[in-house]
Amino acid sequence: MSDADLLFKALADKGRRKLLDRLYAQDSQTLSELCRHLAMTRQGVTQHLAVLEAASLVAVQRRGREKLHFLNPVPLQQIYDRWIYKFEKPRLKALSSLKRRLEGGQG
Amino acid sequence: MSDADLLFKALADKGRRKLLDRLYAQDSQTLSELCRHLAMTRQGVTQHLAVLEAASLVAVQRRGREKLHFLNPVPLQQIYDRWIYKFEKPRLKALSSLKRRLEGGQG
DNA sequence: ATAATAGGCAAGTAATTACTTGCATGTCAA
DNA sequence: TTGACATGCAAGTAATTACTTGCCTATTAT
Repeated sequence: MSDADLLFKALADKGRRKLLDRLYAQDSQTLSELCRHLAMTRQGVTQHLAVLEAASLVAVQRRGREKLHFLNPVPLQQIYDRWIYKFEKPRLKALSSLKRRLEGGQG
Repeated sequence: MSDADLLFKALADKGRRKLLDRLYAQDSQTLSELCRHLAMTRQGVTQHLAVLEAASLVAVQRRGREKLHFLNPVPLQQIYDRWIYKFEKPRLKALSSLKRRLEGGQG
C-alpha cells in the first residue's frame, strides 16, 4: 500500500478524524484519555490509532505503562501538494489572470 | 453522511483517484473513454464515478447517448481549509517565528 | 504483595465496499 | 429500420473494514 493510500484511507473514517481533532485540541494524550471522548471500546480506538500511525499521522512514545500519542501534520502537506495545489492551480491561475484583466493589465 | 465524509471516502480509493487524474489530464471525457485506462469493467468505473459525483468532485453533463464528466476541484478547497491549513498553521507559525529569530527579529 | 490501572493480542462477527455478470434502454449511423 | 455503440439497472459474490469480547502482561500505588 502506497503512502498516499495509507494516508487517504486513514482520513476516510469519521472516528479517526475525530481522534486527530482530539490530538489537535490537546497533544500527547494517552490511549485511555483518548478513549474517554469516543463512543467506542478501547480496542476500537487502539485499532484506529494503529491506522493513523501506519499513515504517520500519529507518532507514539511510551512512558511507563502509558502510551502517549502525538499529532504529526507533515503527511497532510503531501496531500496538499499532490491533490489540492495541483488541482486548484489552474483555477487560481484563471482567477488571477481574470483579476489582472479587470484591472487593465495584459492578462 | 456528511460532506466531509463523502469527500474523504471518495478520495480513499486508488481507482477513484486515478479517475480524477485522468480528468485532470483531460476534462470532459465520456464513460467509455475513462474506461480505456482502467483495468476494470465499465460497471466498476460507473460505480466509482457515482461516488465521485456524490462528493461533488465530478460533475456530469449528458450529450445524446454520451455522459461527459468534468472535474470539480472546489471541494478539495474544503479539505484544505478544514484539514490542511488548520493542522499546518501551528507548524508554519513556529517555522516563521524561528525564521524571524534567526534573522535577528524579536521572534 | 496485591489490587488497580494501562495497554496488548487474537479470534470472531457484522457491516461496508469493490467488483462482476447479465440484461435492458436509449441514441446514432448506414 | 437494423446494427453498433453508450450507458443504466439489479442482483450476487468476494474482499475489506469496523467493532466487539475475552483473556493476558506490564506498571504503578497502597
